[in-house]
Amino acid sequence: MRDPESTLRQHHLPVTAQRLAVLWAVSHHPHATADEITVGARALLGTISRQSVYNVLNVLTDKGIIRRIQPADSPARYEDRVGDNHHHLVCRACGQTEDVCCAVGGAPCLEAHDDHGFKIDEAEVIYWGLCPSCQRAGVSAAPARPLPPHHHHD
Amino acid sequence: MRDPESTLRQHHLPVTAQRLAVLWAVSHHPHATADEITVGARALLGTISRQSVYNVLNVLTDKGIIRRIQPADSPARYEDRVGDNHHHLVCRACGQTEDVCCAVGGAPCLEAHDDHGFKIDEAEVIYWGLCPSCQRAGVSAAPARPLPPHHHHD
DNA sequence: ATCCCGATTTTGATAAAGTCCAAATCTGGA
DNA sequence: TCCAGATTTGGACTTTATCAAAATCGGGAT
Repeated sequence: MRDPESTLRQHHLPVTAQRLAVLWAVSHHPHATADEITVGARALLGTISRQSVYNVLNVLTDKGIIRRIQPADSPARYEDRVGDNHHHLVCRACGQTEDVCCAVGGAPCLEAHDDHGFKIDEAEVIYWGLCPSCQRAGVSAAPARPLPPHHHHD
Repeated sequence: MRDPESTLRQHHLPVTAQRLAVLWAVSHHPHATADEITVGARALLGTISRQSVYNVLNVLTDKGIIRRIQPADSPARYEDRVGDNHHHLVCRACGQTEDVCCAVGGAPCLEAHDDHGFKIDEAEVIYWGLCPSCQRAGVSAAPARPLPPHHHHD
């Protein structure tokens, strides 16, 4: 995200301090949750309501300025990197999320063998596993409900 | 699911009316939500608590007797079909879900190009699109939040 | 066939994530 | 500078699911 302000103008969105702060937080904390983004935005603004963070994230997502990912057993996460169709690698224990490049070939990347008449617009891929840190910590199996994170990635 | 009762015994689970009813409902309503399964189970039992449905679904999922899928913007759904690694096709508008066979080759089916040191145990694929019925109904874009279903598949 | 312990079910409270609504405030064009 | 419409805010509310404690049930031992 080179210039958040002109990005907003390009999309005909009024420029507000809240939008700039959320956009900054998303850029600097890839795969952060709404709560984490709120913390990041408050570090810049001093104050922003929880509802505004959701409002901004929804507008930016609708405009395609950011991308929302919603892995199972996790609140939604947001990222800056849009326009390609990369996928994600998610730790079952702590939720750490990494980008991985497209699984197979070019942009459409995957095709269903039988589309059942659906008009498919996206193939979403999530690789599930254990991150190096959770492997070392001896977490052996996927918990039914996620463990409290034992490390953070800010 | 040939014989729900012996399936339970094979997994050393006491046989209860609630478990049989939930298992039956899952078998007969593939990709149903907990609420839909509750309705199905009550059709057999007359009464079952919401908590028991969750209890049973959790036990069955933990034992690998059923599989839980958790698409974005949808409550969890459950299915009978386990042991293969098929994927899913989900309608953005109404949530209708279909099985699709594995995207690429055999069982592992997909490999991340860079595993970032993760120990990967599953590649989950969801194809997103519009089902034939929603296409006909003129739903044009993916709603931020799902529309109320305009058809059901029981 | 009956008893009993531990597992299961039930009821009700609670949690997490996010949305809805109306009032107050701000943005940006005129 | 002013104003209409968009944005932000605070609070209530919804949905999905879990937690906890009390009541009940299943099934092996007697």
